[in-house]
Amino acid sequence: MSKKAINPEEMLPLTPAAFHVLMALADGERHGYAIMQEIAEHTDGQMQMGPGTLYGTIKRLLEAGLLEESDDRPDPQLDDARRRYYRLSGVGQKVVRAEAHRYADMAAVARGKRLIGRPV
Amino acid sequence: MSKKAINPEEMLPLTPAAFHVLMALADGERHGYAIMQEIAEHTDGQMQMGPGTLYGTIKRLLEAGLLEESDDRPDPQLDDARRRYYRLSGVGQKVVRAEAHRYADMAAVARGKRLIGRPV
DNA sequence: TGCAACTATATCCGAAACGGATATAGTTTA
DNA sequence: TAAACTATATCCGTTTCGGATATAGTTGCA
Repeated sequence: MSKKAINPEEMLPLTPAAFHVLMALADGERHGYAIMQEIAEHTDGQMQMGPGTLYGTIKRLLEAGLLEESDDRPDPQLDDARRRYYRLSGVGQKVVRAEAHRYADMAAVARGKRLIGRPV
Repeated sequence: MSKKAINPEEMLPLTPAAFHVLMALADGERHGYAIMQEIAEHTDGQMQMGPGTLYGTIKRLLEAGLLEESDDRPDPQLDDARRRYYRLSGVGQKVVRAEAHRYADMAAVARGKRLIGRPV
């Protein structure tokens, strides 16, 4: 009864698009359009992900088992029937953590090469 | 007489492969094979870039004007006639700095979401 | 000396990912 | 009630990836 023991390190590096989507879901479930907005927000508008990239990426992440679609809906007053909510799977959480570490490691290398300054 | 004012921010995000190659050249010129080794080293063996990705990426970066081929050769005793040396162009330096910042920023966002700890 | 391992570059090509365009339609706001 | 915004979805040409394969010079060592 193996759990298919996927090693998260082996699916790195993620594409930037995939990492942004996983990051947007790291602190709770969201629907597609909200993911798009969260990405724009946490990149200060630098990254404007269009629908082609967003929904294509979501589809691939679902197939890879990093995302799950959620069935629970918020209060009907706040809801919109069109929305589809997504959350990180267990593997998805491990992968986004590992990729975040990779980003921090690369930033450290960049600091060693004096490309950027010390973190605030 | 405009200098073609390319905005480095607009060519982000880079693909992970492209970023690794630029990072490997950030502290001086190197030939292809040495780039491959430097990437393996600064990622602790996590990233093993094969020749297909390496030379394809170099070709694209040359075409994009982020890399230049260098003519000056080291001491003939240390040299290998087969080698081709590359260095960052002016734009390449700006782009790798901007992308390194993006990595540091994403790492900071990941810290805010408690995916990773404080940097050492 | 001979040969294996390593160094070094290059191309091919199927697969994966990107991303702008387009479509559809419900919701909110002025 | 019309415009702007919210929300998801697919299409499809372009770009990128990356394993495989090819070629050949260099180094180490038995």
